[in-house]
Amino acid sequence: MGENLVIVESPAKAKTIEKFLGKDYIVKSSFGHIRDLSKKNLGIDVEHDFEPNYVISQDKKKIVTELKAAAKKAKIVWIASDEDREGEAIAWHLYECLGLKPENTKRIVFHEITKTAILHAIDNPRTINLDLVNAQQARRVLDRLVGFELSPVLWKKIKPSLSAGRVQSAALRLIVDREREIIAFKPHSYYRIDGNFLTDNDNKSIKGTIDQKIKDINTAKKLLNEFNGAEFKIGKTETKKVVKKPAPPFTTSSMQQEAGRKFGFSVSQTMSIAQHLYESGLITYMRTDSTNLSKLALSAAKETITDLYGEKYSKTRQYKTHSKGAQEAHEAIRPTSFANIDIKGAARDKRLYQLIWKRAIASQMSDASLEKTTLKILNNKNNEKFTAQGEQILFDGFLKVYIESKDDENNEERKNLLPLLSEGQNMLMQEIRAQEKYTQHPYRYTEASLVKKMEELGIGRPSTYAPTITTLHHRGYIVKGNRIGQKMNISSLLLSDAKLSEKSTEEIIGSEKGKLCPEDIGIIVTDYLIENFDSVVDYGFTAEVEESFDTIAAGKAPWNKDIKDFYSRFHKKIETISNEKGHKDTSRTIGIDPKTNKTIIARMGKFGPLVQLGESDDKDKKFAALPKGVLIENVTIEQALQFFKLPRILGNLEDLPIKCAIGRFGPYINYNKEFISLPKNADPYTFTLEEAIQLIKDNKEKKIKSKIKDFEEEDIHILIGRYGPYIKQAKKNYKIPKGTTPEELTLEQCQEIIEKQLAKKKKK
DNA sequence: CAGTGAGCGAGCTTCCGCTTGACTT
Repeated sequence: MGENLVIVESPAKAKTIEKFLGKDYIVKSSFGHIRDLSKKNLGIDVEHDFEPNYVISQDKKKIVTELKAAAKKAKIVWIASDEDREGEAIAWHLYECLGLKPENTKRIVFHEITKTAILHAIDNPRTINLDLVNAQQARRVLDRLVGFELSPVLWKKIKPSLSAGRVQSAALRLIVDREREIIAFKPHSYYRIDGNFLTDNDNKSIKGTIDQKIKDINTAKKLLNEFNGAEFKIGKTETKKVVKKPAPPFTTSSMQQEAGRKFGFSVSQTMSIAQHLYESGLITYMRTDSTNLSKLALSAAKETITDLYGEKYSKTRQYKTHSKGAQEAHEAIRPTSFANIDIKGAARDKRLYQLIWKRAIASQMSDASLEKTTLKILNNKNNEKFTAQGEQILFDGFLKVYIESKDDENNEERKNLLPLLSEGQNMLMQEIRAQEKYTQHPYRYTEASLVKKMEELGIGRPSTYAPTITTLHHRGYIVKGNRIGQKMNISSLLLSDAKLSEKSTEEIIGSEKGKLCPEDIGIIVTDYLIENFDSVVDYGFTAEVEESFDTIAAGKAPWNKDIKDFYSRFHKKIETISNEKGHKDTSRTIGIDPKTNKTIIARMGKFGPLVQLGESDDKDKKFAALPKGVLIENVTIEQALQFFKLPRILGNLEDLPIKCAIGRFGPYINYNKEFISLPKNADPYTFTLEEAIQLIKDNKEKKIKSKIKDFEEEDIHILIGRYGPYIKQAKKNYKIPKGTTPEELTLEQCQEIIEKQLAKKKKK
């Protein structure tokens, strides 16, 4: 027993494989990489051919000891890490760390977790591919050099704790570039003309739109006046057959996109749900760039589809992976058993599982065929044509199961079936509308659409998409938030009952929710990197170095040659720039205050972005923090002058002043040493004394209501908050343990609870 | 847990890709 030790990367995989292999095999997992470059200094000896200094990662020491012991007992050790660059490196590190010997070590690979695939792998072992390992070392060393030399420059020149790297800086740049496009975008208005028509004999109704955008209201008026009293009839009708193909089964990236679009999951939410499904044995591995399905999966899908929908709905397909730098070590994401149409568990688990099921099943279903009809409505007064489009499904095919969502939010109209109409048939006009529209700025990225873009550019890997976005958040480079659009005047014309009427309304145009917006510090860092390290933050940098890694992997170049070339130039620049004195200047002059004639600038301050009235040597200079959503880049002088109006003294209550301002948590009033947030949607610039007095009164009542008990002498209070009762001491809150009645707590018990929770915190 | 915007300085921060839990809310 246990003559063979098989090592894989993932414990869930180990469990499955052990079942296939029987009692002569013990299967263990390495939990990914076991060694990494030392964090002391660079972990690389740049003077001596970039010799890496590897150390066993702290959290892997226990596993390495266990694996060592198991390897000692085994006759043959089978290293079955993934078949890609990283997997090969894991194999090599295992070989080195566990002190394995060539005669009893075998390297095996398989792309799908099926018994046949694994047995086939065991029959065809090979040795570790050192060229591939070297390509990984080059990748690792390059990333370390870039990250650990660039970041300290940022600490020195901009702010401590910032970071830069090959992947995160390119991803950040995408977001910043997009924001710039949006800032530069000037919306212009146009008019769209729609009409409702009826057949003159049997009341079939049809809606049509004039193809071209009408450039101004006068042209629109002229047209509508011409339509008044015009005769309408059906023009040419065109029909064509369209074939729709299903999308390939999920990769990490496409799954993140669809779960985001369909359910609003964040990419890390999606990944943690998928991890759970994977560990429960319900789906295949969730970090993959492959759209490939195993033969077993293909025939299982066919069977399920035939069972559920009939044979004509089945069409077996194998998809090619198109994304840059794909390594295809795994299958696409699919259910392990297509017969599991539904699963038990939490609602979000179910939703993601069903999405994966549908997508994988649909990918093996027949094309849908549709008939698209385009119809024109002509008139006798001018050459403008109204177009109506309809769609009819002839055979639904995969559409029975799955329809892919789009990022484009302007998917206003569902195309319906058009009534049967013949050319030349007369139509009655019911009404015609001209509506003012505005051109839209480009969309900000969502987490998922950013991942899509990164994948297209080959930046990052399935295992790092979600963590990279988290890093950008943690550094304060970006926020996921809502942006309110611009208030715009919308005019519209209506022609109905032979009368033309005009209306004007105000609408907010271009609002976005849950999108990735850069923060000032993100813009500053990006600008600084572009200014000084253009080649590293270039979108093509990764593609360029990947080429070099491919050459190494093919055994055509030593792994450190290109690194040496790169580093000599890169490090020189790092040195010169570090020796230059001073910080990066973040200030932007936005104008002159008409009242004082002083300059107003926007810049980065110690506590964040601000506007400043008066030069730095001005003793009476004033500051105001920029509110959320306003950037140094686009703050206007009008906004700045407004910001300087705070704090305002609203007046006095019982001889004490009431102050109104905006703080870290939004607008507030300050009265008698107490801070009270303004109600939602209240405007701190117009908030009145009366409203403030009412707010103070309400707050007092709320406080009395929320109070359960006080131990004044120790400053301990038992209160009711949003999440139920809690204990408060010296501005800190403590949970009350379950099963305790808050009203009955004694001072001693409270102190005990506080001490316990403090001790727990300290431990951490 | 909210108002700030001085200056000095010790000691720390940081990368990307593989993997999971162990955390908190």
